[in-house]
Amino acid sequence: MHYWLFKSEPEEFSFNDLQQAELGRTVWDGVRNYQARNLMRDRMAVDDLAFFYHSSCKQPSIVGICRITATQVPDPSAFDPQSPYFDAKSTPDSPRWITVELCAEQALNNPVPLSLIKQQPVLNDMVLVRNPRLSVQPVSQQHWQAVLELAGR
DNA sequence: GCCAACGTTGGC
DNA sequence: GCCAACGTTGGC
Repeated sequence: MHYWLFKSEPEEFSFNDLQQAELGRTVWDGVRNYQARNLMRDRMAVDDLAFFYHSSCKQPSIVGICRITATQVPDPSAFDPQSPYFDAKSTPDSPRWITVELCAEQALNNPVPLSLIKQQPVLNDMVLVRNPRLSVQPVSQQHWQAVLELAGR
């Protein structure tokens, strides 16, 4: 069992959008970073839990919890010439971009802002603090629990 | 809007 | 394979 963090700009795709999605699930498409892809492809398992983080907004925050519902999913957007994420080098026979499907588990009653995370010495070595640009991140169990406590659970 | 950090590209 | 140049990300 591992913990993760997915970043998204709420204007593009918010946690609420995930909750509203069909079956509350979505294929996490559009990731075009190898570090992030490798985590999804090589490390994630069904039923792993993940934080959902809103970036590039007024108060960047962890806003919800989601769960991995499927792994080893070829990213369909890479095959779509109309998609901004199209990649001619990724084919159905040899997909370059492998992702996961995830579902909304629950929204946090008290979202945890990045500014608060940065005030916690225990959380100073979260990837979110160290490398905020990585769009899919591992979260240690210790960090997972510390964030949940900040969220009031 | 600024700017630092990071990732990717491409010439050599 | 190195590294400079460039583009992107994302907090502030």
